[in-house]
Amino acid sequence: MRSPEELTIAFREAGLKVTPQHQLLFRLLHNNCAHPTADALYSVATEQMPGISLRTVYQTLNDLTSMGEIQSIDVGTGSSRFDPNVSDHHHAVCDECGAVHDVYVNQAPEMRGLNGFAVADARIVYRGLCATCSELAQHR
Amino acid sequence: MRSPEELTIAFREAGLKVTPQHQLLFRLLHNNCAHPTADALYSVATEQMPGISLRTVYQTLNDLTSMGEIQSIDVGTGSSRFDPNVSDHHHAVCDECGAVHDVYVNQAPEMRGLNGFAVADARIVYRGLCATCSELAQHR
DNA sequence: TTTCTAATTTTCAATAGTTGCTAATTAGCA
DNA sequence: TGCTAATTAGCAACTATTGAAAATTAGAAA
Repeated sequence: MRSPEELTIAFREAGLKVTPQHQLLFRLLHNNCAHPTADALYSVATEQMPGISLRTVYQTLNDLTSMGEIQSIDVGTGSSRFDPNVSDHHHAVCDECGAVHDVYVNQAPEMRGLNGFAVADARIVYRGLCATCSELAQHR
Repeated sequence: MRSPEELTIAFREAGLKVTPQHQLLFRLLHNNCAHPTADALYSVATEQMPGISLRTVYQTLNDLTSMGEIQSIDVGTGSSRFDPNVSDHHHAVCDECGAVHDVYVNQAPEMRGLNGFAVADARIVYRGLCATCSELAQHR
């Protein structure tokens, strides 16, 4: 996604208002590679702005998603996660600690067994153990 | 998954009872490539066995999943879908009609950009338009 | 066949995640 | 400075799923 400053301009251009809540979320998402859930963002946001509502967090995330500034991803952990990295990439989820990482592939594999399906997008979710958790597993 | 007859034996061997509800669900799932949700199965089951509860459907699906007879898949459509095909395969979801199809790849691509992650599994979800829906889209 | 008991079913409450609604507030243009 | 449409907060509602508990039942044993 673009910087908080650029988003401020983009929001106004789109006829949206730039509220303190919006700006806080712009900052919390910028360069955030933790793939936070709405609730995780709400927790952090509340520290800096007590009283901000979870509803507003969802609303803003939805707005940013439909503007294409962030993407909503579902890696099967129950709730949606939000990713400011909108480049063409995939995800690796640690089964132990739940961390989600951005990963890349040279090219998504061609699918077989279905004729006439017009593929628009392919998303890959890798599961396994992250470096830290597989280290820990070794020492047991 | 195995046939209803084989599952009947497998259930008894596992110390589980084979109820009419179980048997109905065995039949409804066998050779079912529609990737139904629990609720979809519940609807069909209700026609043949009025009074069966949604809770029982969930319970039985969970039992079958932990026995490895079916797998639970999440293609981002809100609810879990159940797939009696437990071979190594992937899925293609039509953005128009929502249909989910089984697809295969020669091999999952190697992921880049993350060192030390021990991959146990890779799942690919293709999105786009199925043959039928892309046909319809042509004629407009 | 009858008895017994643990597994199962049903019902209903509860939970998590997310969205809908509405009154009150506010950004930002005129 | 005023105005108005956008936004916020708060809460109800909704969907998907699970927990709990009482009633029922499969199926082994007598």
